[in-house]
Amino acid sequence: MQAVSPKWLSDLNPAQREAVTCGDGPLLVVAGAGTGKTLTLVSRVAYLVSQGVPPDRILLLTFTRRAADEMLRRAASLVSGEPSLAKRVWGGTFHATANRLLRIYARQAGLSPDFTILDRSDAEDFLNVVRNDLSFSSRDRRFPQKATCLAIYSRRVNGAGSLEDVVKRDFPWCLTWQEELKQLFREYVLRKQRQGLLDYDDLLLYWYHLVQDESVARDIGSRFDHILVDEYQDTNPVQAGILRGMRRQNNNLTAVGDDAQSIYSFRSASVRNMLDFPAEFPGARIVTLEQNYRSLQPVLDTTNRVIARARERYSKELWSERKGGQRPQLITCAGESEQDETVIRNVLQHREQGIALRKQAVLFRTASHSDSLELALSSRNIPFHKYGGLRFLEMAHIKDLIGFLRVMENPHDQVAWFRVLQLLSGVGPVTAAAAFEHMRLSGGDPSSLAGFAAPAAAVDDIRGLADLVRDLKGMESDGPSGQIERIERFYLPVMERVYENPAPRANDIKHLGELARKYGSRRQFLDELVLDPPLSTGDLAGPPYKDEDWLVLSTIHSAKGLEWDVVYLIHAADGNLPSDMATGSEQEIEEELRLAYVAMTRARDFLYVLWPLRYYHKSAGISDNHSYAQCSRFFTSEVTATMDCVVAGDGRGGADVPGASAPLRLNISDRIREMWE
DNA sequence: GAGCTCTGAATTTTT
DNA sequence: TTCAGAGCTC
Repeated sequence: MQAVSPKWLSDLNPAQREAVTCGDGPLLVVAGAGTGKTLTLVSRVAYLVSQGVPPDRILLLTFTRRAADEMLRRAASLVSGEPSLAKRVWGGTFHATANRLLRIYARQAGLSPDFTILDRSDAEDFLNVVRNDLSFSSRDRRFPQKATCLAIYSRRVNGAGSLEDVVKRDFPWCLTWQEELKQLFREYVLRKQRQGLLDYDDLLLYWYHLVQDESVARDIGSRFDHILVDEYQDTNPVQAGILRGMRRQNNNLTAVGDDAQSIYSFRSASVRNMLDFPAEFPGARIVTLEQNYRSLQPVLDTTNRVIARARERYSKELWSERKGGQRPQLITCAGESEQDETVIRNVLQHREQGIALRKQAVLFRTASHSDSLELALSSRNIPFHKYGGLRFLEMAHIKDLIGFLRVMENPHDQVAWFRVLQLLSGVGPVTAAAAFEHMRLSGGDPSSLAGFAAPAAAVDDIRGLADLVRDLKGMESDGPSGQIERIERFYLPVMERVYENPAPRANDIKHLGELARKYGSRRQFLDELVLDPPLSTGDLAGPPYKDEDWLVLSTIHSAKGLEWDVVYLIHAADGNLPSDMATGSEQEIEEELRLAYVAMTRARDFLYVLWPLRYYHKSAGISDNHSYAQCSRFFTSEVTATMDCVVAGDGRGGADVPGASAPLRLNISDRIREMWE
């Protein structure tokens, strides 16, 4: 117990302090952008610890692992005498925490503790295999693609209504396929269970069902005196259900979020979770934070007007004591290259004024929007890191290499086996299936591959793979990086045969090996890769030098929760923001509006919104195929009245700016299957 | 049965 | 430009 109020507590504003020192029971903190949400959460962790709550009895659920690490580091610095706090608090994403708990409670959940986790593209591939087996693909080419199938499945299981509701509302063009989809999902679920595979949604579902059981829920829930959840506006109904289940013996739950920044509805996140919090958790206290510490008032004047158009929300008007500064600029550019040039010119100018590149960020709706800027930056030797978009893990050769590790970890993993087997010359789907079946009949032992009677064309490669498996078997206790080296010896020649430009790919594999060195066990490495993949391409280039500087490029989604002195929002043209993929319904457009809001509220001092008037269609093969864009509909005359509207360059582009315990075993697998009966 | 070539279609955000 | 699938050849 702290007798005197520590400085970090008295430095908070009254609303923040109220939230931080709130007693037991449910608490909802409605925190506008830049109102010290993170500081409040960090301080609350520190406060609880200072009140005698053991750190390992606190669960901090965040949106990314990095956010959790950062918060715990800050909390530890507040509480003297608790240097190990950061390591002892349970911190991480819902998915990572689910993984940790399910490994402990695997038996009760009816799972093998050796389950493997499928990332999105694994899940898609798996679904595709099932789809082909049920011959839903060749019969009619209009059957939804694997990615669409997975999206429908995911919406359904994350609590967005019945299959019919989901398809009707979000995928109306798939209505004729409802029966087939149901059959597909039933089979998908069944096979995952047989093979010990969990997709992202399963991690949440198993946790959810685990805590529906009174006694297990009490057991798991009683591990934690307090649960704190960040970014609550981006949780979905299943996650809300998990929290309800986790709070049976006490209701100490702190949720922090901003309904105006809800941008994950495609993951079934629902602002309703936040709006319904008081009903879900009776007796909840609500604290609203409205004083913004991040941005200068002119930036807030603009962003307040942007979000004013949103319909359903907790009302709040952000204000700042940071007066002065320049109004945000809305810059019309003739084309994409002028947009690039304008960004670069401003970036360099601000750097001359003393704002490091790392304190500046370029934000955009979709990952590909920065392609041309990346080229321009490279040609000027301006270093940058890009966040979001195609991940390291999605590259074919990386998936291949991970496939080898996965089959060793879980020999029942059919997707991984098929991937690995079909790399071999002379092995296609049929031989791969035969080899897999052979191993399955031999009790699922990968070593039995040596006894498989391969067709003549495949004999050599199969033997090579069998040798590899034998060697890897002997290296089980070695940690993943040694195993990767052994796999490389087998894989590099294969890769050269299968893919073009093998040199950069070999380089990527080197990086993977380096990354693996940090992990003691193969399972840990595989889990981390799926649950917390390396974010930026820069993360892989080895540890950066302290004084190294780079410009940040990021999708708006990946920029959530971060801030920079200078923010450039590019491609703010209708069709890009809002994305014309998301203008089907009022709700979708409103989410795009919140995206624009999130992007703009990242700015501390300077905000530039740019849009190219001439817009090139990258999809078409012809080089000068372009059309004229319009400024994003979100920049209405009320909004632009608070901005300086300028035309880049010489004005040619001038355009109109429009206004582990009980041996109980639950039948969770059955319940998850029953969804599709 | 494997693996090549040709054709047509689609194309966001992420744990 | 990339990806999936159909159809053809070895």
